Amino acid sequence: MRNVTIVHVAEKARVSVKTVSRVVNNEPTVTPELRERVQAAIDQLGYAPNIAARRLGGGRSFLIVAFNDRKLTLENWASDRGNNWIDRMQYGAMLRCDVHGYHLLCELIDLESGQLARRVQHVLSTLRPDGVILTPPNCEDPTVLEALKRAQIPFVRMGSAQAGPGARVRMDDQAAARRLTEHLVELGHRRVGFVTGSARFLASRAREDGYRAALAAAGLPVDETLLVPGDFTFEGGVAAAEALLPRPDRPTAILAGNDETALAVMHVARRLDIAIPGDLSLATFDDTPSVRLSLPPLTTVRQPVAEMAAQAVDLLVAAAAKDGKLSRADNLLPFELALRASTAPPR
Amino acid sequence: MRNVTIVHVAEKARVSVKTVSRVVNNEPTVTPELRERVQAAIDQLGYAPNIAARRLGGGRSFLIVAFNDRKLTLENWASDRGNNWIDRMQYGAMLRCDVHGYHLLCELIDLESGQLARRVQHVLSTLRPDGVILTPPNCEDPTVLEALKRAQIPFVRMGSAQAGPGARVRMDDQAAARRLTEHLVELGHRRVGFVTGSARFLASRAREDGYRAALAAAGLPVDETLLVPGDFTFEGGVAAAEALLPRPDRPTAILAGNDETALAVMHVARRLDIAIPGDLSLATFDDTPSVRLSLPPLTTVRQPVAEMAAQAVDLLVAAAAKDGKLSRADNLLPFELALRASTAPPR
DNA sequence: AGATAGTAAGACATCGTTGTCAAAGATTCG
DNA sequence: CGAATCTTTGACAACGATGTCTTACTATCT
Repeated sequence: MRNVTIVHVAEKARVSVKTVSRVVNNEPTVTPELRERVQAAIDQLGYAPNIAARRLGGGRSFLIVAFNDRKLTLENWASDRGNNWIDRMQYGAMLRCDVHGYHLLCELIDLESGQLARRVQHVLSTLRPDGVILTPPNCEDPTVLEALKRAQIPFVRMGSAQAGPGARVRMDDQAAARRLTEHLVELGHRRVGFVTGSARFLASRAREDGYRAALAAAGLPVDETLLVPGDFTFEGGVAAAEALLPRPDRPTAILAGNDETALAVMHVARRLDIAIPGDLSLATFDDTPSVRLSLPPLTTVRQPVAEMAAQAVDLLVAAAAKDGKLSRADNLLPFELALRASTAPPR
Repeated sequence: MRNVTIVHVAEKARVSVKTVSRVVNNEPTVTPELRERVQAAIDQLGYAPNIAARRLGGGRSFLIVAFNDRKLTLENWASDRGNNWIDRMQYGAMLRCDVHGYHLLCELIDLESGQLARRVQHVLSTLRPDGVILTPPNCEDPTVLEALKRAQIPFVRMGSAQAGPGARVRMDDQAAARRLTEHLVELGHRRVGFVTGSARFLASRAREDGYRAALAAAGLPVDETLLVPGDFTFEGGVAAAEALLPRPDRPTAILAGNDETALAVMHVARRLDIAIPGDLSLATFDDTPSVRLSLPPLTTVRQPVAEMAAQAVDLLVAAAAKDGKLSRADNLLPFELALRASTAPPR
């Protein structure tokens, strides 16, 4: 009973293979009676259409490729930094692919490699996916975008603050930073520090804008010396915290560019015997497990990464089912503020 | 220049398509001169063989499927529990697939579903992968194993303490638990508690055996009341800690079944004002990011998950390249002890 | 009733590779 | 030197689905 093909089903149901194909693909022009007979044969034989043959036959590939940044992924998985943005993306995409009968392939690309265009093109032409999901910072790389466009494969850019080709799915980073800053201001903080994110990501810039906007709206001056560059790494966060915390006029609250940075701030604060939230309020972005289980748990903005990925898949599958054309829409998903014990009114 | 196929390459190099195929697959019977000409054509056209056609042509699929437990994955990714075992598996497998020109597909299966056998069979027959990687607890499920065997697809079971079909790649859980316990005993601890792992995983049992063996070897009695069942979750860890820590004769050290359990113990200890490592030493398994960045960082056994996955891929690719037969070997990889600030001599 | 239009089902070519087998050319051997 | 063997290359079928086109039948209209 190995290798059941469409021919076996056709024989068993006493119809042509084309009719079986029609039933499998839910095409309308099949009489209910035949449809039922075919379905019964499919169930009895345990038939599942072969994805390779489907693709070759001129149809869809039922494959979606997610291009992730190699360096980021390495940091994420190899050194266990706990940035699980990519994991959550994958989770959301995978669950949704399952629903549509699709399969998700994760491929790593290295933006700094000289082979970048070649690599992207190679992956696309071996796999010929029905759609591609790009995550930061790939989704803002001109070489990658160009390669995708030339291959004429629909793609969705996730979490990109930049307008451009393909569809977009993201949260409003600026609004999120603004809300977070407002929260601190509402608690009574007047001096709020900000450890900025990596310049490789446009979202970092958007977060900074939100921070500035919130302060401006509250009528508070922006003390430029309270803005310290971070790079999304633990070490960067330590350096930034060491610049901010020993100051006599240190801020009463700090907004960290991401969770890892925040944990670094916590470590430095602990070393300097600065209590959180007693002496210092701390808020951050991303809401990874480390900051939910930390002592104290941190106030964060929860980015709906899985939901974004799910929507990306929906868009791509819909495009593939239709005409392969994808609208260039910009889909904004709502974020969530998780208020936890790390933020409190200043002493 | 879209959709470059083997025919285009053949025309450009003025050879038959079969010869191009030979060059692409590194078959020996091609003269160096022709090989070079063909390679030049491939490079110039940017040709990449279509995976679907390859599979259909009777060859390999260049696909490896990893079956992960749906529930675990959901906990891992959705609720951000920080169990990144699966992530690290994926990371190791993906990097290695890349080297071999393979692609990794992650599929979720639900052991509790009545459709389990059907689901596995369905995935295998649509994708027809060259090999399958099973992670706990799937790798010990008879239904899954049976379905794999029937499909005659080579598979590797990762991290399984159980003998059985297919190849195995794992670390020695018992030895790891033993080493960790020995470390605590060497520090001078005489009363070592153990929050056991989930009974769904045979490895939990092996860890308990290692714990007992270490105590026995040190001539210490096993106080059964110091063995508390956990289930690998934070809540389970809290319950266990609440059973162990308020006791007047509480242990001076605790071995946690996994990192999440350990974090739970930390939270309870903090609440009860029990200092770590001053009043209580704490050691655990897995070495996820949360416990490296926690305060204090925890002593753990580092499981070589990525390396295990890489080896699994190597085994599967080698089998596919040869005759599709996979040896039933049991490959043990060395673990690593990460000694950190959470363990110290008792007061 | 006959012509027309519309619908359901099937025949057949096709996608891009690899496996099989045959042919051509090179080499070895008696 | 001719036959036998080995090596290199190519022709062609096959894989398992879908797209296109055709055919057979049914319903509709005049």
